[in-house]
Amino acid sequence: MNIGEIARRAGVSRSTVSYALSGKRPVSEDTRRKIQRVIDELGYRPNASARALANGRTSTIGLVFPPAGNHYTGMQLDFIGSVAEAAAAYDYDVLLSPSGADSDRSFQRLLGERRVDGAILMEIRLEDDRVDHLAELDFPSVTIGRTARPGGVWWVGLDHTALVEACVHHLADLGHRRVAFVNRPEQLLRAGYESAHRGLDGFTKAAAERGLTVGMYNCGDDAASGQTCLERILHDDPATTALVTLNEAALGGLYRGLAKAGRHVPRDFSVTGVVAGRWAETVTPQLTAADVPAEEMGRLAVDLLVERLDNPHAPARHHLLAPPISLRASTGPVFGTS
Amino acid sequence: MNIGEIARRAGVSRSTVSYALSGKRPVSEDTRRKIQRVIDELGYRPNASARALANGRTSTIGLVFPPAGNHYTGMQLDFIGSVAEAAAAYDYDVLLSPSGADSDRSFQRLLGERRVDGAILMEIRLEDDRVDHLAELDFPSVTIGRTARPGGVWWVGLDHTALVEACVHHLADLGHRRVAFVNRPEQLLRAGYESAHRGLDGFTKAAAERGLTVGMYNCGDDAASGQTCLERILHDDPATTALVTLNEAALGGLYRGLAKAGRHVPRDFSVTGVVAGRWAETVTPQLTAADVPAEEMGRLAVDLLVERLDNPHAPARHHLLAPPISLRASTGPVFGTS
DNA sequence: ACCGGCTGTCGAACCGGTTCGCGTGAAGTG
DNA sequence: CACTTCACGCGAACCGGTTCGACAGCCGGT
Repeated sequence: MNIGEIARRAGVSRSTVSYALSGKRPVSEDTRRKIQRVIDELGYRPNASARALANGRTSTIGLVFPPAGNHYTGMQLDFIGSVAEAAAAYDYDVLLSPSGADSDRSFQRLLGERRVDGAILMEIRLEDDRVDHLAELDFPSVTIGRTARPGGVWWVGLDHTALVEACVHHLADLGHRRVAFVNRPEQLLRAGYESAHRGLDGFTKAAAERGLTVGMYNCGDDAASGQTCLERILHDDPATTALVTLNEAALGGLYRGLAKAGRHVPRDFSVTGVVAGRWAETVTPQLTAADVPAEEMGRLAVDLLVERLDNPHAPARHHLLAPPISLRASTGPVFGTS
Repeated sequence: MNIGEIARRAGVSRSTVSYALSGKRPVSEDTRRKIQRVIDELGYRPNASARALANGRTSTIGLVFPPAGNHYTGMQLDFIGSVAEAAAAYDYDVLLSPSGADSDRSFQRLLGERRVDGAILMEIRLEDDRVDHLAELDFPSVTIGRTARPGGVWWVGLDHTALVEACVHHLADLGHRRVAFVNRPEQLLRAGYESAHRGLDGFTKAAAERGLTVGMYNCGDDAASGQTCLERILHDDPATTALVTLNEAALGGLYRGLAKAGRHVPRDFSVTGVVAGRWAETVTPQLTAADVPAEEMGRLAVDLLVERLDNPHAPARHHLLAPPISLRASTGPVFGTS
């Protein structure tokens, strides 16, 4: 069931079959039909490896995400899903590559062995050797997130700084004066994860602007850590009346900690942050938050990558998203304020 | 940077380079070193497409999951993550294919174009044309979930029937007599999704055995639907004191509905079901549930597939998992019972 | 000195497509 | 009727690996 067999049965040469299929040269209506009939009968489909070898394109894009030995957050996984579907719409397949560094075996496979035409990188760090490496090679890629100096790189990112600032201003407007910040795990912050750093910057800046008293915390990506973290917050400053979080996975634990401490949300305590909309609606009361548009970001990343693949010399493009805060039910005025 | 270039620079033939790399024929220590040095200098890696074409293996496995136009549940996404990592450990890449039917373009690409050596299928239906098709072709594949007649198929599955039965018995033991069942959306039930059907069977059977009064509900995969569903349950039979759910995504909404109705969990109302452990620990009170071992299942599926690929004529194998119920905090005796 | 076997290497064929240059027969033109 | 033009199809080369058969050179044995 290869192209030679089709050619033989249709009584034409291999090249004619190829042209009939690709349309890159005219083929008479007559022979085209003859060929098509044989193909339909045998259910022939051209071998992807052979095609890739011949024309140098695999029609596959790589999706590089960090190996999670730990577990995945809902956001990461939403990206994967949306990238796969957006790519399918462009007739690209998606190859998963769990690699954190450019020296990973998995990463080397993608690039060195030319398994993919381009790549989408997730979980970007401010200084990211994978991104630098790809830029150096001029390898078509798009990052979800941006490094410290994203010039010349194609990316789609979230303006964590602005989003967290908006959260802080929202709380300050409601009268909150003592506010805690619940960040991702310290290990990720130290590794230089973009969202953790930019979010922290936004928090620091806005809190200073509004003259707030703050506490800053790193919190593990799970419910138990969230609960522990909340206990620490109230222990350090029992007068805290609100928190901002980037940590989706800890959210349930934070709520639990508040309930255990007898703080009613939003009457006694306000909670907000940057979280995927789906999760914000899961907790009770529903979370007032800047909703991470994970699906849109995945789609945009694919759009950009395809554009770059079609047009290798186009100048770098990017999308910086800053969705508005969705007012739900987890924030309110400080007790005693009107 | 191809094998010919390496050969030229090392002063040997292309076949010698190939043998030096694969070890399939002896090569003198001397020339091996010469070749290795050139390879290291140039950072050469053999082209995956060429290799796949020559030896007929792509070192890639396909992961087929339904296109989610709707959104993904936490479980599905956990599978994807764990499959990718387990595959990497075996030096396989994972190709994502969002397809629901064997006629999907995406599905045809995987098989017809020989992009993968084998496939793992998720979200199995009791009658599943994809599975039938693969079995007919004797294409190496493993399903996560099992069809109505899984003989001859390789699979790893969850014993939903037994798990839901265990949940019902747990509730009955606590004295509950009026129990509701919250299933996945009706659309999925009608499509024949395995978990929805087998779970329902288990519920029906166990409830009959214990002489319980039951209500059965289909519920959308999101928090809002969960809340609505709970309102319906209490409207239909206000004396209901417990529910069993398969619907992870609705869980937050069910809890919210209970809170709105003034039912305290677990004092006035018990909740249990089949849910990934991570989610069970997110809600407050933490859910007593049969924890879906999504990571383990993904890993086992890859193990089976690799075994099948290494050994094409081995008889079909499978793993049926039935994790015990984890007692947490969402169930308790009926009010008035001791 | 001759033969057999072993080791290490080479050349050629092959995997299944794509693409380029050329030939052929029919149609169009003066 | 000879001459260009064009549409159509063919063969060969190529993409970058793998693998098979052959063979050269060296060894030890008789």
